[in-house]
Amino acid sequence: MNISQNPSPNFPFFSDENFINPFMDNFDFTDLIFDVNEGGNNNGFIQEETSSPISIVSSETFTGESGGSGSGITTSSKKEPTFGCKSRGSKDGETKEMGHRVAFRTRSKIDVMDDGYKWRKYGKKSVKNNTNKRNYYKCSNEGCTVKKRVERDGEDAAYVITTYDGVHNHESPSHVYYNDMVLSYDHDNRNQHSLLEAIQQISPPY
DNA sequence: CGTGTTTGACCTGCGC
DNA sequence: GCGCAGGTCAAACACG
Ligand SMILES: [Zn+2]
Repeated sequence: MNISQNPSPNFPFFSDENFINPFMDNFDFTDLIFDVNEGGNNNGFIQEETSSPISIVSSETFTGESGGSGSGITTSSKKEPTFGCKSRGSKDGETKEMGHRVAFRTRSKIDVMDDGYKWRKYGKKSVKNNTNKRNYYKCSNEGCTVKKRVERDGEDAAYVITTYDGVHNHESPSHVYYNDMVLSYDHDNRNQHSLLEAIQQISPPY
């Protein structure tokens, strides 16, 4: 089991300006896919693909520089997906809290990267139209039912689609790192305000 | 000993 | 109603 060997617990990072992430080794941001189960709730960056209820936000792709450090992400504005999904197993129309689905299309050599959360693999399936194996992960924290689906593309494209499902109702186990990183990042006298704001919006969306 | 991975079985929704 | 496809569970095992 060779999981992530890069100590970069910061994956879902959203910044306004070109935020240079000192981490991110072999990680190329390709596409940001947002799935919202609410009609007409998307921003202007959405385009339908394969007639799926998935919205795709194209992002800038920064090729990892030699050395392993130096990747920039230019993310578009994020939004708050609305609830309104149907739950399985429930009889009556009980609206369960589902609908937070975020898919990342990434180009990296590693299957799974450490995003700061502890994921416990609970299943593996192969999809129909490909030899790719789909891995199912779930957050190990109690009360956190966030699921993560990682579909790894074959050698054909070396693309990896990571789909996050749900919202964490707890801070990241490595959240302290974020803080440390932010403080460290303040060295550059950058607009840390933005960063902090982004983090605050990312971490405690509850 | 605890935690996470593995792997097949099982369940459910959907199409025919 | 059955089969397929996708999703989940859980027993056993592997590892620190
Ligand atoms: Zn969680």
